[in-house]
Amino acid sequence: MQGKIPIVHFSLERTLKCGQTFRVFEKDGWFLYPYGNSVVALKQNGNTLEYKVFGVPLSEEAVRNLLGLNDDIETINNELAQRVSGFAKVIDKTLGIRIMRQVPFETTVSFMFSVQSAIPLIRRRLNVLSELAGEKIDTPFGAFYTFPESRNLRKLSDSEVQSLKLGFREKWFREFIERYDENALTEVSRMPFSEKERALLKIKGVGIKVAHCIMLFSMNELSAFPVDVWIKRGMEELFSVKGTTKKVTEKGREMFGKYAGYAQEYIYYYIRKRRGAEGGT
DNA sequence: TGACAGGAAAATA
DNA sequence: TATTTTCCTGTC
Repeated sequence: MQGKIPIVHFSLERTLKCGQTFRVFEKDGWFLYPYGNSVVALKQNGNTLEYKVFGVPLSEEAVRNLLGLNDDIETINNELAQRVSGFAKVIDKTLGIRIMRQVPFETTVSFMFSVQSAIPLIRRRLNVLSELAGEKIDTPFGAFYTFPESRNLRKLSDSEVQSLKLGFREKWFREFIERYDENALTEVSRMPFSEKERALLKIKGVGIKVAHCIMLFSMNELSAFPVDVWIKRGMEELFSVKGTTKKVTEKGREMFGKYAGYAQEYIYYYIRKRRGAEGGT
């Protein structure tokens, strides 16, 4: 299962490395991304995106949707540049980033694990988890593991859970897999914005930042605006906006409107690149 | 080795 | 309701 997709205004590398996803691997010039019960191999050559799917087949449309290729990026960028003066220069330096449409259950666990943690540590925890309870998929690029299903997460032994080194997050994770499954998160993803936010905030270990990450990266809410330390730095440096996470979240959504999530990714990438953090290219 | 990085929840004012 | 404190693992 493979194909080529013509693309414009798209950077595969920036999209996969801007912090919205953790489990992406690089091999032989390809990016490998476990997605549901598939592994997607992706490679960009200029205006062509080449893909191969292993495990459960995916349509070209599914691959496009996953990578945000159905978003009308010119309209989005014009809207953002028009609403906020001075933002065009940020867009210029971050061109090609798309918001992915990931799996809600996996995204929730991923960002719960991300609390007070740096990206390499988050990635390690998720990879250990997938190797412990995910399905192995063999590809010509090597073997990769799918993100585990909730019923398999519940079978993990205490020592296996402890091997994730979750620290104070461990009790959140245990409670989460006890009380929630894929269907529960799919239900949430069908709610309108405010109800989604409220439902997500009920999950222990999910605060306002994580809730907005889940909505933006896996629940099709392009107006969500996750605020972490990098966004706080960026919003202060670029727009002199400062305050609590809640205040900056509200201000960002108000400033940028229905595509605030795209603005957030641009700011995140822009600031991290400037500070030389991991993930900037 | 001690300072620092990184959000949510509980405690406190 | 707003602010402070506590919680863990890992890097430098």
